[in-house]
Amino acid sequence: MGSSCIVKHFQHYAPLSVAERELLDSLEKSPKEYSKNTQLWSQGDPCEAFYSVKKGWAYSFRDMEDGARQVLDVYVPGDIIGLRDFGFQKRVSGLRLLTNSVLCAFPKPRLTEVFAESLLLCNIFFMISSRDQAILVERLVNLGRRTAREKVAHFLVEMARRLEKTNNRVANHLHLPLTQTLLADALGLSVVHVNRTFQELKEEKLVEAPNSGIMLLDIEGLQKVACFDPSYLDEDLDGVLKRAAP
Amino acid sequence: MGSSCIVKHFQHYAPLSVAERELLDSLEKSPKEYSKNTQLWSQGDPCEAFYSVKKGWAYSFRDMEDGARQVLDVYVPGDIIGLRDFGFQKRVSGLRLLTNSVLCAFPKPRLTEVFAESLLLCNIFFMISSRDQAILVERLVNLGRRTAREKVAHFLVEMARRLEKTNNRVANHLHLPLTQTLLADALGLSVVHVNRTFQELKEEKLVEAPNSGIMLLDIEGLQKVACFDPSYLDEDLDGVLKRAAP
DNA sequence: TGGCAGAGATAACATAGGTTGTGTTATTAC
DNA sequence: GTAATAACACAACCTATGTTATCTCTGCCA
Repeated sequence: MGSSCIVKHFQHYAPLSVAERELLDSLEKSPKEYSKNTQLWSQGDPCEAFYSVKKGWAYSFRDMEDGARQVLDVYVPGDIIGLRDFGFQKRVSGLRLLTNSVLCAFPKPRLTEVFAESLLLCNIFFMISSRDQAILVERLVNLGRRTAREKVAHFLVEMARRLEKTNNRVANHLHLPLTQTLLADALGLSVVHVNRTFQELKEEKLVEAPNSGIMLLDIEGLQKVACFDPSYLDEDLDGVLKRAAP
Repeated sequence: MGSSCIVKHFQHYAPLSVAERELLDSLEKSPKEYSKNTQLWSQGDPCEAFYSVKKGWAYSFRDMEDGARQVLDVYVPGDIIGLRDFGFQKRVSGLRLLTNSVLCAFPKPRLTEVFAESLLLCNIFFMISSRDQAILVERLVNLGRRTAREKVAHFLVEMARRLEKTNNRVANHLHLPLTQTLLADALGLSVVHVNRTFQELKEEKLVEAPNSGIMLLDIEGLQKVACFDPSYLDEDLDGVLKRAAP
């Protein structure tokens, strides 16, 4: 496939004009491979570029003084990484790869140029940023007001649903390259307790632990456990289109 | 003062051209008064407008099935409310006023028009959205990885620092119109435990409970308790200006 | 003038989740 | 093939925080 990963990402969002495609293509010099566990940047590093994920998984996090770590969000193919730092000189959070990945980088000033050249892309980027916020909000609710059982189930279902959107297919059976430690750090729990909870879900045939990663066996079941309401993942693409490209 | 509250807000961010001022002025028909506890919208309501806060305090929240509530963010004068919902048809969270307030509304489609007409304002709005995200991130860390004592202290210091920015003056002594119930809902704690924690901080002369609201007596002291790092509130206005209006 | 609602304070008791520690595998590195 | 490491499992015990239940105080408004 000749088209860049950013173009691919946005095709999914909207029909792009030739000019807009070229604009997006120009954003990336070339996709680059990175291996598992490489840390793209740390909190406090200067913020110079954004990335789009062509292949692989990543996560953003914050390290605490006492060595604890809070995972903020997990990124899957099609996501854009680093937008959070747009308004800052320094990165607000660190970023690491969960698997071997292919990413496309584009420098920060380019984004402003894109805003200047295409109102549609500008609005789409704003929409993505607002979706990122909605995901953070949901994570906040998860941390503040749910039990460990619900937290774990909710997080897993969110990942499943987000993958469905970018893969464009639904399955009730799904493998995620996550560790229990990552879950713990994302959900504000201890690994031990995540493990306890996981055993519970395992006995109920909702999940499974293959040699590596986590296997979801019954996403609808998990959804029930979590009282999962997917509306926070439903962007209003049509509305944005109507306003930006009438 | 003749100038609209949005203009006032952005003056603080950047020197605006006459055209840009007029553009912002056009965003609002007129400031409007609302009384304490009115609920501007609920989660799921159609998202039609954004607001800027001219006077008073507000907060956004999510209600849970079981009656619990998670407060997501608190807004003070100068803040813009609702940007979070830009990419959605329905509101992601509810909004209520904490005090009698004066707000300025502007309809959603107008924002896209502003993007089209001023690259600088577009970038500033993007910066605000990214700052909102940074605040959510910090709240996430707070919920996931801090003790009740740290949570309360951190939240209070954040409010103090944010007020300083919009008030343009520093004090080591500050009154906030917050209730302990609101703190509890914002921090994922029970009111009882917030109260316990509050007593502790009171004995250490860090805070005080006047007839209504909360009085901060020693912000620096609280800052130490919370290991508060204010960098997540330092937007890079200069960078944005350089990129958007060179 | 009373009484009701919201906010705060406090006590007694209950529990979800944390901590520490010890094994077991599976994977990678030499 | 063995050492080292990372992930997972599970047991025993501990504690921060939740729950329930009073009591007070203030403000409000009928």
